[in-house]
Amino acid sequence: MDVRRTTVRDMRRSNRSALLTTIYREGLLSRHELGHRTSLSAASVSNLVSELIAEGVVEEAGSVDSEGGRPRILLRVSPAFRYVAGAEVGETRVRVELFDLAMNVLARADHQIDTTSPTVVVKHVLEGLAAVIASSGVRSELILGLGVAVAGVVEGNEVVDAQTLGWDAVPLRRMLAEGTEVPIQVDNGANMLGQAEMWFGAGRGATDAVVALIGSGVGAALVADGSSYRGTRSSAGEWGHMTIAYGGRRCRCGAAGCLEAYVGAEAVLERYREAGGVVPAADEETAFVELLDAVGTSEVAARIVDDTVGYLAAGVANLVNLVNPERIVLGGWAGLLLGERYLPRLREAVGEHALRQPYAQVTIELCELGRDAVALGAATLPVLRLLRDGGVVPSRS
Amino acid sequence: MDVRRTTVRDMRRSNRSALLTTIYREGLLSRHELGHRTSLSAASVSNLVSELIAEGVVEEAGSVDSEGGRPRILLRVSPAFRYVAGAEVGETRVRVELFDLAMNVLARADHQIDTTSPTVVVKHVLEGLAAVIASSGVRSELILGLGVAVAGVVEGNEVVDAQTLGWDAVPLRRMLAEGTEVPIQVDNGANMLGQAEMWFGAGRGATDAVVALIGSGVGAALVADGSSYRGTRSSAGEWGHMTIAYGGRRCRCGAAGCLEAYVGAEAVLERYREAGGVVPAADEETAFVELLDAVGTSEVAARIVDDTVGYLAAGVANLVNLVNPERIVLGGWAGLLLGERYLPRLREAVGEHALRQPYAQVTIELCELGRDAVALGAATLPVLRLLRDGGVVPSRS
DNA sequence: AGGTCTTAGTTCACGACCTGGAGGAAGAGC
DNA sequence: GCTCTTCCTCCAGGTCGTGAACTAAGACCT
Repeated sequence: MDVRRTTVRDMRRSNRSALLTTIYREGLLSRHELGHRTSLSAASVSNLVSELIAEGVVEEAGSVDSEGGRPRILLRVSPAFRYVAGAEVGETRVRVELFDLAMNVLARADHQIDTTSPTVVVKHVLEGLAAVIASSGVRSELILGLGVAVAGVVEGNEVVDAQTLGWDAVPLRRMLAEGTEVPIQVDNGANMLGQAEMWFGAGRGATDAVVALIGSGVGAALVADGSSYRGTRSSAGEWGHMTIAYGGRRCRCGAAGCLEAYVGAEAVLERYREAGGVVPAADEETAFVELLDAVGTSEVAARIVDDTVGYLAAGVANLVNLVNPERIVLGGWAGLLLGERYLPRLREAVGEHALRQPYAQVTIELCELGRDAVALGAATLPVLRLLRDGGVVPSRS
Repeated sequence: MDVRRTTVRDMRRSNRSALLTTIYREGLLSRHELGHRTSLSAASVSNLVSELIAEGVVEEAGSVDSEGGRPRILLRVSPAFRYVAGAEVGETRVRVELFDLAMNVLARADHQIDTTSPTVVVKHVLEGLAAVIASSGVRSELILGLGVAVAGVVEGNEVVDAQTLGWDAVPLRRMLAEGTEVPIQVDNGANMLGQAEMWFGAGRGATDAVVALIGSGVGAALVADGSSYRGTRSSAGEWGHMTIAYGGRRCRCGAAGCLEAYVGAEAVLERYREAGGVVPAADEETAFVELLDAVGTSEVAARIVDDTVGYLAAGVANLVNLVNPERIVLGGWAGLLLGERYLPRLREAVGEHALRQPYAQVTIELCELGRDAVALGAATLPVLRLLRDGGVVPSRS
């Protein structure tokens, strides 16, 4: 329940934000159309836009003839007004990317790591940031912020608990902030990939959606009413450890019957092995592809994959029933491999588990951006803040 | 993403709303404290409050000595400013209640029904409304609205699909509106009971919560960021048909392994019967109590109840993992019966299924209001609208 | 009784804001 | 060159919240 005052200045900020967000999301628009979209008066649009142009946030970008009248001047967010950086912290790699506001990649720095100790990760993120700044030639004062995506639970933009990295209450934001002037925002990796899909991928235009990610493990990003839902202490979206087979297979989280214990790539391969299938000694991804390729020839492989689609369908149906989204976007490397081959069957199977009504209202799609979009998603964090603040950049002094 | 303009008048409405909501929820407050709570300036509070008092929405209610200064005048929402009605449409009963704004019951009308045909239900709701108006002596122009709770999926405050009532796309709001001048709002029964618990029961003060209801069937009301979450087409919260035992018991929804097929009272009794237990031929509720009472003496009963708590724990844990609420409120008649006896064990079992982090952040409580609170919850709909509109009552002409 | 202190609430000038309407700018068509 | 259409800007007018000064009302002390 919103119990906060509104002052006459909040009003302007809110209108600047509405204007800027509309320009950012819809691309080239004239002042006239903006008035329509935001239901602001033409006078206010003009007033606000000239302010935004004077500050350099927005720029004019050509004009379009209108049938027999003064041509409309198109507006867009100035791509080079500021820049944003995104980092992806994985188990084996730290990647940092620099974008302009149109989300064009200006520079990229990858670094393989063999230890995930927080201080080492921090060092590589900071080095990566310095590297992309150097190679792009962007002045660091022009960088709005660095969004960092970590595979773990992030509480209050700050403390990270990550089992896979072996992190427990790591104050990542603070540690990074000590090494740079660039403002840091930290968030969960699955959420960031979800964010990228929502803005630039298969989630575009949806306001209630779930991005379901299946890799070695299983996670999900929830989007409610157009913005990411995180729960009380931002650990919402733990889809992977939902019980779907009571008393079933033991999961690495300690519980039994978790979704992840059936459809996570690691678990699928284990089930295949237990059923007598031969899992090649290659890395997980190659092995998973071989399993899928073996479906035509091996009965065991066929059964395992079939079951996997079934379990996955139950897990997806649980999302459909509980959160009634308009769209479910399936991704993660294993999710994509499965989806490419079995999406129609999955859709059908979801229908068998979900209730008629919510099922009829949902569409199930595949991710469009691939897994390299994590840093892109992380970089949307500072952009989101800019849009929310109506293009006002906090001074950094 | 909020892309709407703000005008100088929205500002006033928004501040009136903040003020009114604070007074309503926190009870007796002075102007001074209100300024603090809403972070509005003393001048604005004074200004807005005198307006609200002049309109009759708010009234002064005595004063309190402050140590050595002018005594503070306490304010409250005027209980008799307007009135609200709530209706509960069940399978066997239609109940209508009339409340003042302090939610004191002024009148009640119950009517047993033996058919659930929409026209009959509409007739009884309208008759009930007329009856409570007549017996309370409240002028009908002073009734802000009638909230109607139905056991079914309500889309856009209008069309109801309800399996248990045999309704398919019934335009309930419109049908009711044709018979009365009182504005009608329709919503799902589980949501309304949840709403009542959130405002006046075990959910008070929580902003992210789930009210889990177990009766003959199973449902849940989701509350995110302080307001009820409904999904794209308002059928969110279908917790009962979440798959928790893949390939398990057939559910009446047609799918297999639904939570409801294990912990719904009907299903529990069925499982008891199948296990060789003797279910008395009494009504479901009596039978359920007898089953619980038999736990001490019958091994079969003990096993069934034990399993039920286990399945329920898995279902609750799924909520904990997925939505990361700060509170889970367990209710429904069967939920309460189970909870009264096994709440500690349930809490423990949830811990075995849920992830450590979200589990540590949630508290699991029992409903405080009992099942008669459905009409009360429904009556909060018009109150909510009043608070949202800052005490401005739409003219009805 | 009277003065002083403390806290609560009110009044008013001010600056910030959006809006409607008038007016200017820029092109098309004749 | 005139008119028409469309886009954009400027200005007067009205609304709003705020801070500072002010009034109200009681307690406490002498």
